[in-house]
Amino acid sequence: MDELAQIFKVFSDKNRLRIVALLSNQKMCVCELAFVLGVTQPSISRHLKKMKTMGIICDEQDGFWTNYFLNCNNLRTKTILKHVESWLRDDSTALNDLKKLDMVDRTKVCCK
Amino acid sequence: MDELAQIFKVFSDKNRLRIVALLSNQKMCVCELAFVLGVTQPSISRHLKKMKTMGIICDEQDGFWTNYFLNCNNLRTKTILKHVESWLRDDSTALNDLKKLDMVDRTKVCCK
DNA sequence: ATGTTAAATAACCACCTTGTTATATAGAAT
DNA sequence: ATTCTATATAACAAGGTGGTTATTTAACAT
Repeated sequence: MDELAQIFKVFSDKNRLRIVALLSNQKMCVCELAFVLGVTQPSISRHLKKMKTMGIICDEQDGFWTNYFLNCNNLRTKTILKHVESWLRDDSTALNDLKKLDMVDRTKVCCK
Repeated sequence: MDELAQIFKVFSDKNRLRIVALLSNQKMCVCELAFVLGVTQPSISRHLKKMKTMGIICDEQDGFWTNYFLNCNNLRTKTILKHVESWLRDDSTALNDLKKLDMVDRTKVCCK
């Protein structure tokens, strides 16, 4: 039961939902997410860590960058994740983030 | 999106999940819930208020008591609620609470 | 090896949450 | 009307959350 509560807690933050909606479309690195959400890189890193701990996302190294993407195979979270993705499909904040995403160049957005 | 985050937040507390599991079986008053969960009456009242605000439960007056019960008709929360109920069906904490519930006499459990 | 850069971590702060106790409110009974 | 009791609310303390800035770590490039 504690675990179920924890799973819901991960989904109970708006910025983490925005991350889900973005990763639902494509793999992204930390600084791209920071740029689109308009928060600092450490803040994104901490969100991602929580989501990874709960098995919602995975990561892979890609040269300089670390790509994050949804983990669609987690037995415990898969069901909720699928619902979240569908609920956010026509959410205005999510759609706005996706628009911003189109104009992001990884090599320019990142910190320096 | 804020609303979705809020819905998840309501389900992200263990004691509120225990309340869902209990109300999934029968209507209950505040002091019965306080007795089974082992927390104070004001604490239960506040949990119930949050759940009612989010449309997860309803209440009805019943003489001295106020009965609380699940709201199964809320479009926004119905889906999650159904999943939660099924996930908690064989949860050990939930089963334990239900056993305790069997031995509760409303007229004896309540505060004074 | 050295420098560069993305990401992780640490330290801090403001705010929120959940528990508590104490008190107020409202319905039922006399 | 007064009393009794279930519930709601207020006020407070402890712990958690999410943001920030500063710093460290780790991977790539030269």
